[in-house]
Amino acid sequence: MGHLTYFKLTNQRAIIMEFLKDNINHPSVDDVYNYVVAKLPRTSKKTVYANLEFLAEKNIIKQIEVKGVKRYDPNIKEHYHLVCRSCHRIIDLLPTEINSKHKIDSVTMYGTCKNCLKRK
Amino acid sequence: MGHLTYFKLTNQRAIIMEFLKDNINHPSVDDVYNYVVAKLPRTSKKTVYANLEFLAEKNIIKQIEVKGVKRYDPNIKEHYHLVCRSCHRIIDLLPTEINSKHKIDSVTMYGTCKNCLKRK
DNA sequence: GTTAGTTAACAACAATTGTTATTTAAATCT
DNA sequence: AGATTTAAATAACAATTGTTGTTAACTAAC
Repeated sequence: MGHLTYFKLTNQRAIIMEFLKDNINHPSVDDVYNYVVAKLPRTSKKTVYANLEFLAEKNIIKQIEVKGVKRYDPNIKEHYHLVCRSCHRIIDLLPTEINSKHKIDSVTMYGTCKNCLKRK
Repeated sequence: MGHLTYFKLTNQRAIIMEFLKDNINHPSVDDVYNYVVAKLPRTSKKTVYANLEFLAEKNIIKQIEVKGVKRYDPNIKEHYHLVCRSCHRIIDLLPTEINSKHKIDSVTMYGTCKNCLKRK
């Protein structure tokens, strides 16, 4: 009876992690689900949600949100995302590339504001 | 019979615009709806959606999206938004303020990528 | 073998979009 | 000016989509 929390490497989880590894397409839950269900047909979508949330919480992947849809990125190094309104791709941008030739019309950042930082 | 499109200043639309004017709270559709329905009780939520979309399309307001929920900003001057994960406020940041004392963990930009710009 | 973590199979929810008949603001015609 | 016309806008739904909640059954690791 371990007192430390651990996590189990279930088949579903292994497949999800395999799919995400080196995936630069910022897949949605459905993208992941479609891949998993092809290999393990009885997988439920809730399981995929749970695993992606779990992995994001453990900082193994990053969760982003594009047009109300959650997407996941195995690249946890600092970088920005540009969502193209024309081709709908999600393009990774390094902080140094912020002044590239793309046309930006909206920037949303997530984090902790300085007021809340102070309060801790 | 006018050949140019025009737009009608309906009661609903006037109330919505009045609510948005100088509103710095980035209200959601529900925020707007609650205000409108208090003054015009039979207003449907679809009308609010339609008007906010209309105003955003005409560049009278800006639409942003936070955690899957649309929000609206009457300030159309260039500025960024910081969503605080702790106090949940949406804080306006001028481009010059980007290196302020907030802790940023995610940046998403919307726009048109350079490839799509070229193609036009 | 035991147990805590995980899963499947639902139901439920919240935000948004679709449909269509009715209403209305504004342009045009007296 | 007031009446007529018409395209835009609205109300009242239904429907859809992405997501979360519940619980009993299952399973990987101890």
